[in-house]
Amino acid sequence: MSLQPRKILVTSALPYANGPIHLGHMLEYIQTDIWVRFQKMRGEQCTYVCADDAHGTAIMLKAEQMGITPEQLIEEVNAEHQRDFADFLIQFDNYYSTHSEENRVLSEYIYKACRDRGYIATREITQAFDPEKKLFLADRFIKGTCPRCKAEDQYGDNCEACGATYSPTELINPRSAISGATPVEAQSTHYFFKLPEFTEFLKEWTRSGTLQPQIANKLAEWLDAGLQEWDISRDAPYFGFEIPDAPGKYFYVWLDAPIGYMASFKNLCSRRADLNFDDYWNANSEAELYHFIGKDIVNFHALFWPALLKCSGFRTPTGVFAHGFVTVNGKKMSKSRGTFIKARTYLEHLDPEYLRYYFAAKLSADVDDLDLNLEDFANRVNADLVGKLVNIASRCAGFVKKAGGRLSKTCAEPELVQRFIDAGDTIARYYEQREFGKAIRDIMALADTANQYIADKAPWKLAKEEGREQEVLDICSVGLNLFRQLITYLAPVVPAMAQKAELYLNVRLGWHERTQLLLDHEVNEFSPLLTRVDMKQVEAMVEASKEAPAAPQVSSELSKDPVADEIEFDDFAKVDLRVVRIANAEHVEGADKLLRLTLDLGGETRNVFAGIKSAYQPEQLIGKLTVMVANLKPRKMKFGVSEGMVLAAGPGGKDLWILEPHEGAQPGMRIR
RNA sequence: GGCAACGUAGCUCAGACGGUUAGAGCACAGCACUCAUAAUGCUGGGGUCGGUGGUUCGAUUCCACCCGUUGCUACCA
Repeated sequence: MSLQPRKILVTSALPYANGPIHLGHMLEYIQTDIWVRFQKMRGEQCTYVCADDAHGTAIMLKAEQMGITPEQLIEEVNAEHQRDFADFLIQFDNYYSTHSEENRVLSEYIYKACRDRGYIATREITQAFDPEKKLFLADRFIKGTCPRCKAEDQYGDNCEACGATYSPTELINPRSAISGATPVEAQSTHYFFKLPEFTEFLKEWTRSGTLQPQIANKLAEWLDAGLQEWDISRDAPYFGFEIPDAPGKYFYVWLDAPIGYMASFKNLCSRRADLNFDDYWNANSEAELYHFIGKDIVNFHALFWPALLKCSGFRTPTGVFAHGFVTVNGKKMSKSRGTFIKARTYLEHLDPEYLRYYFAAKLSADVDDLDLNLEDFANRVNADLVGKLVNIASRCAGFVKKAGGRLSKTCAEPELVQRFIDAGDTIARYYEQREFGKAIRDIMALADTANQYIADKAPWKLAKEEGREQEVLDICSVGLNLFRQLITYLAPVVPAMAQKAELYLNVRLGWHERTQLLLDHEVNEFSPLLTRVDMKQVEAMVEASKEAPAAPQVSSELSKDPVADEIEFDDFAKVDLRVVRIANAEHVEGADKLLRLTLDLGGETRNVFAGIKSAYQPEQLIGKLTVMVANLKPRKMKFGVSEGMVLAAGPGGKDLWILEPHEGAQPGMRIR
């Protein structure tokens, strides 16, 4: 044990405050929470802060859509997020919001520090602008047809169908995803952070052990290609902080988001006498600072963020740890497959510790994606946690109770127990390195050893023999001491289960305290520590997560021309529709759009002018059956009287299609 | 398109600074046991380590290319 506890500040990425937490998010919070609980259990001064990321265009629009203010929206979402996290046993020391006074003050401070040192530039940029909403449009808010593969409804930066990347100006038929208006180009002054000035600093920083090598490789791409100045301003209207010396300009959400880490900590310091903000954030701070993030946001955390901190005179992170994405059954989470599982939906069906364990068992310090295979999940949790681990306590508890509920005065297998205690050092190293999977493997191997020991000693046989009660108690006392070691090692992963074990074992579980064996020690009544996962619960969760495929897009025919007002049956009955044969079709001299049709109703013929010249040649139509409105009042036209109408669909021009009845219909038949 | 990471038994994953028969858990089969939430113990079958080519005495491990998956590509967060 170190004499002076380490001072460690840990963060998870800030979830965006416009939607619910899902299992993809949970990987990160579970990973971080396990690491933090481990540190706390070891007696370090470890502080875990987080917050909602509450700014940006998306939140402004979402609030508007819901008819509430952004402040109301982020407050509701914040409460929902905190409930989800609490129920997953994520133990934040503080959970705050980037829309806070502390964050405003810090953001302004950092901005001013950078500006005063000459690291802020301004220049005019040209950007797409929504003339209806009076809003500058990020690439993401422009949609149109992909210039390469012609897929419709693609975003302004890349095509999800063919993977092409382009600029929004290259889109065919670009339109604002917000109003549908055609974007125009507009000029605006933007504020930039002079990131290139920090190239040398970042080249060294990214290779100084702060990052995983895979991540440093990825960032080398940016560094080698040459950094660009980072655009940190956005124009009004925007939900965020106004830039102090620039009315109508706001800090881009990614500027104040990481500062939100500091703000959340600052907010906590105001309530905690043992924490001092400057101790953790001063340039010469000796405290450790770690950010746990997803692999998709490394540039913000490992380039922009350290440069900003460096520039404004704060310390930089000790480490930025990226993890991969969660897939479900080997595929990306999908709403239609029911694998886009919200944290709340999971909680309604399953115990959070199942997932905490499963994630832990599969986590490493690498950035690989992690697959939540639901069948493997159920098997693994049942086999490891219930079958192996809890089973040790469960199979010993009965014998110990019969013997009076008090463990043996001496340890019958000191070497075995010592082996378990010693294994804790390796396991601690794995936890520290975020190699949770390796830690779990070691723990489960020990659980196997414990079960083997009990099977080998077979106390149930001795129990049937007269006068061997002490031996039985000795064996089971060893079993429970082994169990105590295992549940101690697993406590950061399954804190609720560990708490129940504490209750049964009648001892406080601690990493250092574990070396003190439980001898001549009274235990309490045993009750099941964890129940098995039932695959039916998993299936119910998937079923509850299924969502119907996305509603028809904005561009659908129906949305362009919605269904007309309801009518009575009598209104419909007034319209006399008849099957007719096109007896003749011909061009009309002098008419641009009309064809003259002679329609045979089966005994009667009609002369009808139809505006379909742009789509049909007369000879294509002769002899075909179609449908006409037979009782339409005749209308005098330039070229003669039209005695009815044929039915056709389509926007016009070449895109026009007349109706044709199925085979068998005869001219003159009425359509009902 | 470019770049980065990854691709090992039915499933989920270890591992190999290149070197005798490539490991674990789950699943599966057989046996044993019955203390335990049908839990546990023992035994066993199962892999041309994504593909092709190269370096080497020797490659699944190194290199090149290809295929597949995921991510990034700076004014979505």
